[in-house]
Amino acid sequence: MSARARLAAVPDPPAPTVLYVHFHAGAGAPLGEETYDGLLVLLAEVSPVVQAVPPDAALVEVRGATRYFGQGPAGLAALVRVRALARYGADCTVGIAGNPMLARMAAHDGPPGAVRTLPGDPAAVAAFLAGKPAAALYGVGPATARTLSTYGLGTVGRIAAAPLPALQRILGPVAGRRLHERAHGIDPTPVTPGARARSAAAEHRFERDELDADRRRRALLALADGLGGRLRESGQVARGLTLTVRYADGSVTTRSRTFAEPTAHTPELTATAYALHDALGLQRARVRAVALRAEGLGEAGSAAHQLSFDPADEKARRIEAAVDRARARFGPGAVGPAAALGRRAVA
DNA sequence: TCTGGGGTCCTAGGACCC
DNA sequence: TCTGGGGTCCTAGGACCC
Repeated sequence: MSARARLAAVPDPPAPTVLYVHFHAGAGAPLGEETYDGLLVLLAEVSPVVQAVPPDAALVEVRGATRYFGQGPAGLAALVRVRALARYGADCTVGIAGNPMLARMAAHDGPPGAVRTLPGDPAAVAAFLAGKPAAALYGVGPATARTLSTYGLGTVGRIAAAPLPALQRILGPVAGRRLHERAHGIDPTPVTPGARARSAAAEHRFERDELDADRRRRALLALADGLGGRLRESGQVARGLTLTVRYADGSVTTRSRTFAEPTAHTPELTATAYALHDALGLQRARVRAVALRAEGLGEAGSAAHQLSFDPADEKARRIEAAVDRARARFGPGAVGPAAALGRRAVA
């Protein structure tokens, strides 16, 4: 057995070739969709393996690119920074590590506007993680951190030292195993280029707590219309719809329904939103916000379309298509459902 | 540093089917 | 006819991330 073959039996620590790039526009301003799209294109010039992390970040696997450019990951990160600044005036913070989780953590591990590399060897990874609070670990939020602290597991080092079965007893089999892996710096998720969103949502917040069912339905109509437009523009259909109602005391109720067939049409979305809302029977409820989420998104082309023989249906879809074209030309606010505007605006 | 809007994923129970 | 196990789908809710 050759030395090389023996070494292969122990998995190599992944080389630090994953970049987590977090862009910032000047003065804490939001990045803007067009700028963000341009920055993603810029990253794609460096490596084809780019995964968008909206609204202002991305993961990049540069293993192949280092050979092509004859530069290490840090050199490529520097190249990205220079180009982003030159073209968009956007600075960025970059973390470089062997997997997405560690790259994220490296990016967040200091002031913005820097490139930080975490070497791939296990000792360096363990040293990086050991002293960090549990909540610094990806996937550990306030609730989980609180639970862990009651078992004396306040740092990543202590979690890493805890036996797997103990973590599984505390958090359940799946979450326990994942925490165990993450505490050891293991994150098997790949950088997935071109990943599309699985859901799309929109929320309407009322100026005052809303008791009027009609005004809530008008808000739902506007949300369904906007959501439908977004889906059709991106060539997607949804399998179902979820309504979330947020009340004055901060509590929420969710109700969801699966469509008979996947759809992106405003009338179907609206009817389902109304049905979900009306089924809640919110007499005298103080509603602070309503939100709709289109779930189970898929390509519109792959959806079996049941032919409709209802001429009214056909007409509604032609109108919808015309509205979509008008919005594409004149902007999203150009045309809206009249009922969503309220009575005065319609007159 | 905080907030909030838009996302992801998981769990768990019930329905339904084989 | 009854029982039961195992999938899968649906629904509601919770936790978390950027």
